[in-house]
Amino acid sequence: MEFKDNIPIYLQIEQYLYRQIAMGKLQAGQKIPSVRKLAVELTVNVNTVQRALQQMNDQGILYTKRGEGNFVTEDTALLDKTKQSLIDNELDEFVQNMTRLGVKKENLGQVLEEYIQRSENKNE
Amino acid sequence: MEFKDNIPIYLQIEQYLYRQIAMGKLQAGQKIPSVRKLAVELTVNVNTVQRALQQMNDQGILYTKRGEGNFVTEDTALLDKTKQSLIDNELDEFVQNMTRLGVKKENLGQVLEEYIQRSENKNE
DNA sequence: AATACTGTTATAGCTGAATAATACACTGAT
DNA sequence: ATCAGTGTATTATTCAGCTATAACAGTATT
Repeated sequence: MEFKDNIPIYLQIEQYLYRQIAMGKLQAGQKIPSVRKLAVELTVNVNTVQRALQQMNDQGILYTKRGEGNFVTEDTALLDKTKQSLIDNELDEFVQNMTRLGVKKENLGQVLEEYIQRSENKNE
Repeated sequence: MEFKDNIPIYLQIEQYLYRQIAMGKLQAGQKIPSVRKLAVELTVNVNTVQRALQQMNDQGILYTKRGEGNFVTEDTALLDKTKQSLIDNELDEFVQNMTRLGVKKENLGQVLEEYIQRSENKNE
């Protein structure tokens, strides 16, 4: 996997796993790949994977069965809440960043629409 | 100034200056604060400021008169292009991130609208 | 010439992120 | 009991980012 420079890899791994969960590719109770498999898949050190998983463990999104593996929580309420937070945070940051670039809230919708129009034209 | 952890400070300084330019608070040809003043303002080391400015220099957004200071380029075409890029990059990332969270392009507009509605209600 | 601004460069030291390598500990199947 | 697959922990090493401090170099004003 390719990682951005300038952002710690373990955070990007977290983000990657969160997205898998948000997309439903990893579901409640499901086992995730072992730390060693992930390390190989992501071409990253085991310790780095471990660090990401520990955090998600602390956050309650994953739980660990020693000797067996890591599993997505079965707390579906927490999962739903987490998914919503991911999206809200994205929206938050977007609005804030655009505001800081001088784009006003009331124009955001139109700017976004125009952008999507443009990007669709490129693909045609 | 407060900086996010996990993103190099010199990049955040760049971002800060780019925003000042995008907002028109720093205009073509205008002198920007000296490295030492910036260092104090931003509570950061001179070398860190220097690093940010060097990059912007390389990118042509600033030019340096040794002994006098740093100035915003007078190439207004470049400035306009830069402003547009900042916004486009923001849009790019937003669409990409939301897609990775399972929100489809065709729903983005509505999701954004709803979010803005929600945030406006909070302020009332 | 002196002073007070500018930008520039260099050194040494600290911290966090990441790696490699190794070992330990637990679980489940053979 | 053994083995293969899990998570966990330790150590040593490298590197990037940042700081503090100091020195050097150019410009403008006095």
